[in-house]
Amino acid sequence: MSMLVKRLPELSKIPHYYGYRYMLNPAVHNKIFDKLQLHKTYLNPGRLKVLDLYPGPAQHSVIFNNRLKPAQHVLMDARPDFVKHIGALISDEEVNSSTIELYEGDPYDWDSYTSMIDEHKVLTPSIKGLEAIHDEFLVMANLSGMIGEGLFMQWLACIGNRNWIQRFGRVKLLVWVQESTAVKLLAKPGDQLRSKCSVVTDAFTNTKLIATMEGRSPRDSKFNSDLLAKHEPIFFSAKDVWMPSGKPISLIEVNPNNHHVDLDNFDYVTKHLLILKSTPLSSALDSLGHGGKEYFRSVIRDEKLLQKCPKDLTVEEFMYCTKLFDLWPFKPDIYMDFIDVFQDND
Amino acid sequence: MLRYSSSSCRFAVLKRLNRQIRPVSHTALLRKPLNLDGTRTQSSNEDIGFLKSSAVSMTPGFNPFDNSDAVVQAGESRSIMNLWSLLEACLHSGYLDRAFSILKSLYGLKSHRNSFIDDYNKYLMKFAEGVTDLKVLDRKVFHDLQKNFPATEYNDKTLAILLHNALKIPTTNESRSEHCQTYLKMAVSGYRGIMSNVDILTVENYRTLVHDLKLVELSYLPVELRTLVDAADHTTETADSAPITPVGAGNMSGTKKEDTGLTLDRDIQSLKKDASELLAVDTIGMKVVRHTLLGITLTDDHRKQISEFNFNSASNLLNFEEGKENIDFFEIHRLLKTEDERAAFDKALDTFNHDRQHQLENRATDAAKERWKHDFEEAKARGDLSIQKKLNIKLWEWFNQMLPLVKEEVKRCTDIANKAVSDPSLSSQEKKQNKARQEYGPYLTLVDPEKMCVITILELLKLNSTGGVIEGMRTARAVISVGKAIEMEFRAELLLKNESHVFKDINKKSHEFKLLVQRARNTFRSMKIEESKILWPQEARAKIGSILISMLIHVAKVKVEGVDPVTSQKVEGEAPAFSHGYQYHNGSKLGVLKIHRSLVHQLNGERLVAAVQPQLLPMLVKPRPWKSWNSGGYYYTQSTLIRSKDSPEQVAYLKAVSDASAIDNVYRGLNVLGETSWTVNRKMFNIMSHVWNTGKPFLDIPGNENKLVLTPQPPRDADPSVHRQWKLKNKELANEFSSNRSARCDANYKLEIARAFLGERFYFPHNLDFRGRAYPLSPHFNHLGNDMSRGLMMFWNGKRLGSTGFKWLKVHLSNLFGFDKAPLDERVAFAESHVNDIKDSAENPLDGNGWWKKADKPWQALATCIELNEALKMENPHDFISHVPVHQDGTCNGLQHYAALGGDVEGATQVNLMPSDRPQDVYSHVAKLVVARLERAAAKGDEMAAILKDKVKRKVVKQTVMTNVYGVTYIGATHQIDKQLSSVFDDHKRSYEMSKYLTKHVFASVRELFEGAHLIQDWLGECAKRISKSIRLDIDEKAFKNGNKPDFMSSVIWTTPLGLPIVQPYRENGKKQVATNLQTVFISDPFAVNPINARRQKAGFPPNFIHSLDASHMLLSAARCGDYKLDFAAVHDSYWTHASDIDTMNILLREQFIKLHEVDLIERLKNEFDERYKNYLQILKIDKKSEVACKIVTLRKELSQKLGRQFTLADEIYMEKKRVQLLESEDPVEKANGAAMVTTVSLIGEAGDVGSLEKSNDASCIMVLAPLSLPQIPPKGDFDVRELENSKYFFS
DNA sequence: AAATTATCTACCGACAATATCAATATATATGGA
DNA sequence: TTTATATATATTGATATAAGTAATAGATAATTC
Repeated sequence: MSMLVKRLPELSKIPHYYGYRYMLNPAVHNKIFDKLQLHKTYLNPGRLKVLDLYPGPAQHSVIFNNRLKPAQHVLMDARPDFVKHIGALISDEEVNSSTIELYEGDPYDWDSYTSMIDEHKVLTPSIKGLEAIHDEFLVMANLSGMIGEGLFMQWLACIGNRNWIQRFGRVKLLVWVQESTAVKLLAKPGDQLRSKCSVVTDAFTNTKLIATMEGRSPRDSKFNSDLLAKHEPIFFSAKDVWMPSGKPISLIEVNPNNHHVDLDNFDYVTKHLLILKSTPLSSALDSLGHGGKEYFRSVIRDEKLLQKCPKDLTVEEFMYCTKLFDLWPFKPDIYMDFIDVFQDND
Repeated sequence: MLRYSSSSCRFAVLKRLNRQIRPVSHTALLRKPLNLDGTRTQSSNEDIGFLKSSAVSMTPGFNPFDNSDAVVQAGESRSIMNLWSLLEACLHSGYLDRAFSILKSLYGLKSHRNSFIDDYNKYLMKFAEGVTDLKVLDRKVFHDLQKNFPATEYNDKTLAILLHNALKIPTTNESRSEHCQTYLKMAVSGYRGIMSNVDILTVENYRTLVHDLKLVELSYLPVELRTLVDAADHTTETADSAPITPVGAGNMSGTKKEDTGLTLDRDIQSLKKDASELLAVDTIGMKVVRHTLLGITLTDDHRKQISEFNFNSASNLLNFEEGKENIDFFEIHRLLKTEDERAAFDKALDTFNHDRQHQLENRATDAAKERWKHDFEEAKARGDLSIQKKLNIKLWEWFNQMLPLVKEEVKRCTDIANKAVSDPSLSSQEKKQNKARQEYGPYLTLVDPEKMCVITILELLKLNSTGGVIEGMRTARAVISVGKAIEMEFRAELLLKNESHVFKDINKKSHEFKLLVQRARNTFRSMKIEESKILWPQEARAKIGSILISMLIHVAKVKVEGVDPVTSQKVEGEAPAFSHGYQYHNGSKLGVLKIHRSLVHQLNGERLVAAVQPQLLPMLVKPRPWKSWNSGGYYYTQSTLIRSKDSPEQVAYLKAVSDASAIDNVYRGLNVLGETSWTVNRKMFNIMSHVWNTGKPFLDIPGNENKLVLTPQPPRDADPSVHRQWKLKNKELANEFSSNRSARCDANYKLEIARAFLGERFYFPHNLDFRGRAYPLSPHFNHLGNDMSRGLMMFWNGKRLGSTGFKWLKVHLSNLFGFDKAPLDERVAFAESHVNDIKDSAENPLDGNGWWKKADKPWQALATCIELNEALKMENPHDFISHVPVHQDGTCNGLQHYAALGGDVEGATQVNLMPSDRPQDVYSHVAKLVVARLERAAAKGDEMAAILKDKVKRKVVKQTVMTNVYGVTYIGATHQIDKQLSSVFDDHKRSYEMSKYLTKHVFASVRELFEGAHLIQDWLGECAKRISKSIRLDIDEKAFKNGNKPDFMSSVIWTTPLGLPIVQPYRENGKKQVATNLQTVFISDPFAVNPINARRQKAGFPPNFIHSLDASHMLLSAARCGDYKLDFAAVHDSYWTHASDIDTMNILLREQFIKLHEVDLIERLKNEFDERYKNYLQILKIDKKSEVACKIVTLRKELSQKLGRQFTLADEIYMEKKRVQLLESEDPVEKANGAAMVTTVSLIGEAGDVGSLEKSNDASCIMVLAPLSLPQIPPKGDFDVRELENSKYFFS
């Protein structure tokens, strides 16, 4: 493992790559691994398959591989410099793992997964039911780059839809994201940053903050203090992170749950209500469609609920609104809810 | 502009500009032998506007923002406008106290002091209305001017106001006379000065002063009024008609004779009013417009006039076909036999149309309301109040429900404005609301609530499905549109009021006198309307717009159907017709106002193309001639000469040169364009309307698609890429649907407007874009429109073809077919070879073999076929009276100007500046050059070249060559070429590779061909870049807020040959959020002065400069054609006139092009820049180790020590400013001090050749300030522009 | 002071993000002299 | 009555929003460490 550190100066030659940052302290990785208690989920490592997306320097891959001893561990990356680096890394005898392999493909591209899984059958996860977290498949990813947030949001939608790799079951995700993204995702009702994605996260997953970067002055984290108390994340230093410059990052653990959500209506209702996140429902509901205010006022008996603001609502309350919305005879066409971009041809 | 010395005068500037800088080279001497003889020199020295105008805009005293202190002005010009509009609003709403306090604020703005008296006068006028005692008024004025505003002096208008009130307020005759005498004695510039205020004094006032009190001689009155005042006196005394010469005889003297022929009495056949004729052909859409347009013909007064004419002159020709359409004036006119008859007819039509125009611009909203009411009452009478109500009935109901709300709100606003003290018992929310009311209240109380309701409803319907919203509109657009419409209405009423004022208290005695007044009104309309320069702030517009809209949302309901998801039963209910919400686009929120689907369907079904802006239709009378920067065009709808994109800077320049009457040539040209009379080509209209009614797609008319059907959603667990495809597909469908819808809508507008103008004579008022190109003011239907619009219209006047006209008509047809690259006789031959096709097309346009549809411009081709066919049917085709405009287009006009500027001989040849037997086709030529290059490269073994060399056709390079003039970038051109090549290569990647490669060669070829032109293009770009990165000495400190680099504020400004000052408006957009009732909207404040957008300044300047030249050429040609009484129209670089006049026009336009380019425009531009931007600074990077650099570093250190802090760039600039001020001082001591001063800039100046020190890449640089210097003008080629006099194909 | 990241990509006519909250600026009130 | 401080309110600024980067890639300006 020491050679990994040796490799660092070499890595610094790789040009900045759209904001990606990687934790490169083995000790921290080990601490993280301990905290995750993965063996409780993956009782039979011999059947475990791991998909490692945007592994970059792949230090964590090696560590996790050594400790988890999965049956198969596929690293997917397409960035030439990292591909080269990983190629060298896995052939290095010091790494000493026969289970790590590289699949050259862009994790951003949906086709990369279909071709890897369905076409080339490089990785073939088993299909599991929805009653528990998938116990033979783990996905790790580093989405700390600037496209990362967008991609994660799409993955979240995939959890809802149960497509992409979530079609194999409730597959656990370990994802490095920018701190700001983690803050958004983990915002609770009443938080300033409570937004659609945090509602969705609540609805579809059980997500935990595993590790996060220390602020310049200790404990000035953007995270809510209750949240920190609850999740007790590992704090690490910015010095352990490469690239040295960039935005702070956090590691989250995403455990998809067995949800039963009316997806499209839920999406529409949350999206629209959270635009007026500090406006009482009694007014905010009017923005759902023609006559929204009148309808919802007639069906919501709970005056206290009507006085609440969208940002204070729990997932259950959003679900309740969704249900009412669905029952609304004059509800608007939710599939026409987009702007037709102005573009002239020729 | 800095005001360094008070003594500098325009003269000096003028001299500087006029000096010959570029030495006349030997070649130039050879090229222009005529320069040596007097005649030529004279012609090139003749100023067509530039010299005078540029001198005005560069006089040191002139500042685009009307004051000397640039730091204050940016803030003040904005607050002045806000205060003005608020003052105006308060005055009209009668909030005098508040108005007075605004007045005080205005007085507080020093920069505004000079024109403050005008504001005071406005206030005084209103104040006086409520005064019943002259003494009170006197005291008030005295007190105000002495105590409240001591720095202000009254002017003649103040006196006119006092005079007017002295005559109005009841008092004894002695006292009245005494007062009047006092005021008259106080005159600032004589009695005439006072008397010229026709917006204050009324005809009756004048009459009293002249005839009763005998204080003023008739000759002191404005000339237009004398007859009328005299007549007023006669009629009051005798009540009998004395023979009266018409007022405004100046422009009507030629037709006086007919006047007497048309005596105004007797035998007035009162024609039956028949409303149904208007509806007969009506598809319910456009009723509002149609009613507005056609309804006015119904008044008996109008019919009377027509019938009088009919009765006296041509009774057998006038034929009202009952129950059909409006009177076909065109047909009547066409069939008239003599010129005299025509003139008489024209005159009658003119009088009639003046009235209609007046109605058109003023009564639009009323007309709409009447329509709704009518439909409602009709339905009620029938007992038909079914659930699916007709649209108009709904609208009428909404209107009626909305009205009380609006009235209530207006009342609240008035209460608050009057009370001023807020009740402490109110809740905080109410307090907030009242506060808001204080802000928008004054604006909301200006226009009749009824009108506001109608406007709101119409605007919202009009905006249906705009802005990319599927069933609705963007809120921001909606609130501003409503606000703007209210403002427009207010302004129209204001203009109307002003106009009527002078005639206000006349006792209308006789018919003759009424007519006289009528005539006087008409002359007055074009004479003396003082346009307001006040604009409401966007914020105010948005606010009142949102208030009104939210009230409409509140009341407007529609019946809706839905399905209960539980019971699956059909449910009926009522829902708001409009709903406010949001949609996301790329993560940004967008406020939308949705229209309920049932209403959208109804709108589609009824094909209501709600209210075309009735104020902005083509005009029935000649537009008001342009006289100043904001006076011209429509009569009651304010329009400005230039559509400045919210750029107060250009307006300021424009005002200055306009006031100095330096741009009269621009006005002349524009007025010629406006005077061209048009009519709808009825045959074409009938064909198109037939096609339209089938609802099927035809040529560029899209078919009628009912509703948007989206594809069904894929299964939940389908791959994300499938979901993505689905979304994409839906967006595409929606896009297609809405672009189809808007295209159909657009065509509908065109047809409906054309229908309304069938048989009418109409005109297009024009104004200019910021570069001086002319555009018709009326949207939708104008000659700049697509082929369809163009095919729909033709000249009102017909002219006999003659032999050349016949020839040109054939050429025109050939051109429309795209067969325009052959010599003229071949084009004639082309037309002649298709005689049978022409006949078939003309006679069976839809059922025949449709030859015309194959044309490039099928509709116009068809119109031409019809004319040609008619002509051919005649015994002598030359006798045919032709109406179709024939076009002469410049071949690549931009390149023509470039070639003339750059003097490229080869380039000039290729764009037909050189005489030639055949027209040259520059695109083919470039293609040839490219192929040659490729062949050479292929010979050297370049594979790509070998593959490409036989694939390069004219079409491949055309777009790129064309857009090259507009500064297309390498990457942009690659895309264009890729579009062409993508059909050749199946692999995208490969085709892109090839395109990249080919683009390089195309660029190189174009550059080779137009070398001089490109050097100029580069030079222009470089100048623009440096200017937009230059620093004014009096730069705002705030510009330094982000670091040591200031925000750059100077835009590129130049003066066109005609004297029009152009200011490139490209600045960073300074939009801000503004809170309204519904949501906040994100809008730009037009008075904010934002930093320059250097990139756009640079990229835009070369094309803009060229466009300003072609605009000048067009306006000059227009004016010339006007001199020759040609009907002239133009689409930038395509000039139109009658077939028979083409030869004349061709001579004139060549003459004007030569005249334009005889002066070395580039050199003159450089002089202008040098002058305008002298003392501006630029930031340079120079070698650290150079001598100057060392000196500067030392100086900086010194100064830094003295100051005890970092010596900043701002300090350096300030210091240099001081130095320049001292240097330009009158005082010799100061001057010497200035000369002795050493600044970082002066050090650079001493160093001389700065260019050699410039270093950009190296680390061993320091940043220094240097005087702005522009690059040297590139050398010019040998082409002599006068060659084109004989170039047949220059325009063809 | 170098390197990463964002923007724009042919001109004009032309047509537009918004809600919320923290932080600052300004106005008003209060208090003390 | 006048000036200084505290509080209230207005204005300004920052940030999040949604969720394929439209099919394409290079130059240049802006920003950041």
